[in-house]
Amino acid sequence: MSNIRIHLPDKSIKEFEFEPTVLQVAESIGSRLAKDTLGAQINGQLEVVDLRTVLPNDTQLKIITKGSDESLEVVRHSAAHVMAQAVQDIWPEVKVTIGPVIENGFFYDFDSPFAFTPEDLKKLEKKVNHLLKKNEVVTKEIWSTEKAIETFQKMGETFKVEIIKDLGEEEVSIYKQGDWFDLCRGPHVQKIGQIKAVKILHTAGAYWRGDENNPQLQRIYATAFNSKEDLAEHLKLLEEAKKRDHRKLSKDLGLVYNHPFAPGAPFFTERGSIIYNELQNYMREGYQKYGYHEVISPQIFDNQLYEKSGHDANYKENIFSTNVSEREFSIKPMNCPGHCLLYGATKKSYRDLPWRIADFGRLHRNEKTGALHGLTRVTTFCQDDAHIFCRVDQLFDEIKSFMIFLDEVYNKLGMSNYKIFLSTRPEKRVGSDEVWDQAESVLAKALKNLNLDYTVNEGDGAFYGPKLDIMFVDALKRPWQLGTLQCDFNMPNNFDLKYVGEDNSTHQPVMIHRAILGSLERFIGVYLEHTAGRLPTWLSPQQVVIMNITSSHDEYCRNLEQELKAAGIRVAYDDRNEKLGYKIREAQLKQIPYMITIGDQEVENSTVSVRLLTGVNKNGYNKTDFITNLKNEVNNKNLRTFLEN
RNA sequence: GCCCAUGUGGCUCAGUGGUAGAGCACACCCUUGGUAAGGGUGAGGUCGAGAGUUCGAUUCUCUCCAUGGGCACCA
Repeated sequence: MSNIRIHLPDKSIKEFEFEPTVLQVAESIGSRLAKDTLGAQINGQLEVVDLRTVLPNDTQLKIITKGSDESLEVVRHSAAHVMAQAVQDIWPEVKVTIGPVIENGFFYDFDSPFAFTPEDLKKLEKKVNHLLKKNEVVTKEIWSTEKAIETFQKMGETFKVEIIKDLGEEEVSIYKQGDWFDLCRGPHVQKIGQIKAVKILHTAGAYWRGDENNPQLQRIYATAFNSKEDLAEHLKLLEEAKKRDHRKLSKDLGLVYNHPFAPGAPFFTERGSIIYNELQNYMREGYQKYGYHEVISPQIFDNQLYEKSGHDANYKENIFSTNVSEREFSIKPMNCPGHCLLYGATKKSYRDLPWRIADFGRLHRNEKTGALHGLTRVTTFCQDDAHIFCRVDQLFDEIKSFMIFLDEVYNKLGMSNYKIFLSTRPEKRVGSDEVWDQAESVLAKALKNLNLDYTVNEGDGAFYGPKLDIMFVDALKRPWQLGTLQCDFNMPNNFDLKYVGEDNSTHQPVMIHRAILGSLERFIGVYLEHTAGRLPTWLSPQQVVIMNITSSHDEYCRNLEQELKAAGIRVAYDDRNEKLGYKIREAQLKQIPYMITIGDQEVENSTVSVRLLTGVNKNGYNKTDFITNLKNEVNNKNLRTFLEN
């Protein structure tokens, strides 16, 4: 065999008489590197391959060593095996299925005759740690498919057998650690001891192959890291996320109330409603600016509407409906069909387009009970919904205008970190290929024109048209889908919508469904998590609290309260006979952005002393200036208080 | 809808086969105190709902409801 050349990242080349494995290349460089090698990336690809992979001539090789972020995938993959081994060591009757690496960890699905209890998990974690200490060497073997099927069949591992059969390969790879082995593609560590920290997290039910018609398995979630410190940091992050849970925050801040009589349908309290209405008003300002007209449409329709729109055929189980005098009525799950009726109410000319109508109508969707979640998945909600009816050649400007509108809103709210996804035609679809071509390319063109990066999700579009999904990435780097823009060729057709063109003949408009915040409910939930409840002043239910030091400052405080109220500020005067520290603690917990203390000094000099939520104090601030600056801050909807930067 | 867990005063949680307790919040009293909890007294719960086992159930069993972790769903 001629010389095999392996290219390394520093442009150097290693030559071999044979096709080497990743590990052999590492050994040729140094024993220390070989010891630390956990995998590799080859030919510039992001996928991490096994260190036992045999490399053909002219491979570009980047070795992944312990401690790197890339190595986590290998470590977690192996940790999943260790966990499976531990489970079968403790409970031999449990059968294994699959155990992939996921973001921040891994899981393994087991076919178990019993459900794992929290005590079981503790036992399991102990066993896993014991196996890590044992530090078995991991070896890879190639088996023929027949041998693999026979072996796993004998062991009663029927799910493995099914996987192997479905693979349809002649050979499969098996990874062994001690006497335990599993069918696996890899990659895996050299020795189990290279997994430094494992934490078993929780259990869940999960369907075999994600299909609810299949048997349900027991899933165990866990995670692994390169060091105990990294693990501790991750667990801390989980704690932080828990503290920011909008269900906890919205309860603690008194924004939302839930009652079992209304599952999935939150009450917004007098405090919560302020946030809700402020957001709505803000969107209305945008509608004014971007040429939308707000409409109000019916809540309940004769079900014939949804037969016409197609929702009756495709969405019926989610629609609340009722029979009155033998007539079937449905509570609207979305605004679009109603808007189509409104479009058809008058004859439209091309001069009327684009016709943009916005609707804050309340929607109801009968979600499956297990899907409900806080404010982010509810049965009744309100979208910042609008529909744009336009000509195909107007799509470009409309999409552009939407993205500019959205960017403005997100920046205003301190949410500038977002990603855009363009979903293209799925297999099952309506509309001609020409129209799809045009719509998809115009979406891409508009994004490019605005210099916006986006990711294409091939085949992920709705059956009625391509769409943009906006993923907001919050302060804890978690993605949330909020905004969306969807082109729709279907509904205008179902409702036979027309306009008269310049050529005096009739044409069909395209319909755009779009939302920026998504639903107010979901948005508020996400925004609470993003801000940890510390809202900008203009969105705060209470903007100012005035605290007197003794009752002798009462008059000054009452006057100040009136002046702030007159300036349109949401203020309350805490005149209770309590110590200042006590009042501050309460205001701090309620996240009131401005805490004003009034004592002798302030009364004497006509000033206010301000404490911010950061704990920063500005004493002796001119009272009139304070009111003016605060008013400006609120009117401009500033993100930060005027006293910080 | 499915698997598992949970459900005790407004909130956070303890506890028991013989009908319940703490802290915070609330009410009243004392305290007039400068930046995250001053002190005292008191009121408040048929222990998620229904059925069963039992002499007796908040505690055990079953069903239902709700919530939580996931799965599936999110035309």
